[in-house]
Amino acid sequence: MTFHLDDFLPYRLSVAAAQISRRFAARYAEEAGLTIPEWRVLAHLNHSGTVSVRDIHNRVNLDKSMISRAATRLQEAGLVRKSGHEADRRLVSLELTSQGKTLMQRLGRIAEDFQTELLAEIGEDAPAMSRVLDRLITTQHME
Amino acid sequence: MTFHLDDFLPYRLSVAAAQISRRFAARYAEEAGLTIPEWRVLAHLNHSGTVSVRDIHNRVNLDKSMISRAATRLQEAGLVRKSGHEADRRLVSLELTSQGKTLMQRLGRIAEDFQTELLAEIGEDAPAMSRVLDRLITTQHME
DNA sequence: GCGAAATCGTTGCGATTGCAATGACAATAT
DNA sequence: ATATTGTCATTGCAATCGCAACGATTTCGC
Repeated sequence: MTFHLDDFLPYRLSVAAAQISRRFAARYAEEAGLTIPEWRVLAHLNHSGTVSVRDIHNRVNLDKSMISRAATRLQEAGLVRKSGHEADRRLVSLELTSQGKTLMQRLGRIAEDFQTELLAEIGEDAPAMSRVLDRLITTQHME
Repeated sequence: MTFHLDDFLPYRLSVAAAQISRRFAARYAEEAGLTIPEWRVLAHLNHSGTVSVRDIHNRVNLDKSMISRAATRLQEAGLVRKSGHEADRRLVSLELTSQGKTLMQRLGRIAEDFQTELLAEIGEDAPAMSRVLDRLITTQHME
């Protein structure tokens, strides 16, 4: 039997993820013109308070350079404050401004609404799906 | 309660997909130096015979330009043959050369092995996962 | 304490990407 | 038949991305 791309899990996962990301990006594009890296940085800052670029890099699966640039843009937009870390002067401390917090409250609601819709679409298999994602993501394949 | 990125389905899906794609790309990079678009074009040609750029575009979730460029590179590598369509001269007919078929036989095996490993990692939730992907992918959200 | 190695954020740069425009051809309407 | 509209693949271009320096700092080894 010949190989069939449509049955190939990595491919299907990739297509699904791209479609979902696109749908969600359309939602928050109406609210604020953010790129995906910007959205991720904002969202991470929202629940983790003050952190460094490296912290976000490790948690959020984004290249350092993207985070750095996203943070600069967000600062220019008045959503994020960048400042030097007290003890270690190599580090940059990132945190939301009050304006950034206000925006994230709205975006957080939008995100949760979207997820609710999504879970409804997915239906009863949602918990299994969630378990799979946990297993795939935490499986750090050291080489 | 504050929004948490780690619990957000689109984000987790995106991270999982990127990681899996990366793992798989490492596998076939050893076998042949292919980019992801090249791999997809090859894989699609493998099971669908002779088709046009547009056909692949519709089936494989890739921009026309990427397919066009991938096809050119694959032709230069001797894996794909490009020729004008008989009846409609706007179309370009793409098909694997015998060399391309030979390569895809090896790659198909690699892909299937990888998928088998992946399914083992996923475990009993695999069927549910598969159903979810079906539902997400086929849900073409017309706007 | 001092030099070497590691870490952090930024920047440069080549490669990749997605979108829009183009040119070639086909289908449709009049 | 001709003109208009639509479709197809390619190309150009701007934006994005990821990797690899790089300077600034800190940590480690001795």
